[in-house]
Amino acid sequence: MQALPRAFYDRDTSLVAHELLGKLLVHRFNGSELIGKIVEVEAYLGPHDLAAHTSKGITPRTQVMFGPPGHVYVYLIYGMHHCMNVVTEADGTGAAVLLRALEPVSGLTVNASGPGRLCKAMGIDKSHYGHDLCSSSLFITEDPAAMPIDIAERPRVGVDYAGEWADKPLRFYIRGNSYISKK
DNA sequence: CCATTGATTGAG
DNA sequence: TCAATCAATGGA
Repeated sequence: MQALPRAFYDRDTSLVAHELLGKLLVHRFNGSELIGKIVEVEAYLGPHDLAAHTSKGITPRTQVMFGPPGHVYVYLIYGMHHCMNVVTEADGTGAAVLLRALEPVSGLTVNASGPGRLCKAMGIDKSHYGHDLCSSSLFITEDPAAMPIDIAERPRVGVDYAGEWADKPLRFYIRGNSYISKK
């Protein structure tokens, strides 16, 4: 099983978001292996995107999002849920893709539909902040059983405060998949 | 609809 | 230092 190369992430964020659909997220720890297929994502384009955390500029929390591509941006939302993002584009851009839902493939015992539940199911928490996906413990790989998929585009979720950016179709999911977090 | 929950942020 | 805010979920 081969992790995707850093060059995969060093491209246009919307393109990376599209191509992440259908890929496998793998987390190995404590001798176990958890695998889920990515079925829903959202793209956050950078400081000019008012819905992105980087729109306020670089802070201790968002600095990894401004760093080199292929790293993980994990944060706690509403005091109780972790959310996992993948940093995209060149060092300094401040863009990322939020992973919103997984289809269980191996080792997953609970529902992973929704960004908070996804992290809970995969055992992701703030200790993974800044983790390099070009590693052997937590990474994304091509699905060996990949099938052609139909991608749907919708406005992002929970970003009403972002003005015109709230309406942009930057949420992508595999049409017809029953594990997406919202209909 | 509503409560929960705490890191992060920006103000003072 | 402190209060307001939030890329969510689960339950009434």
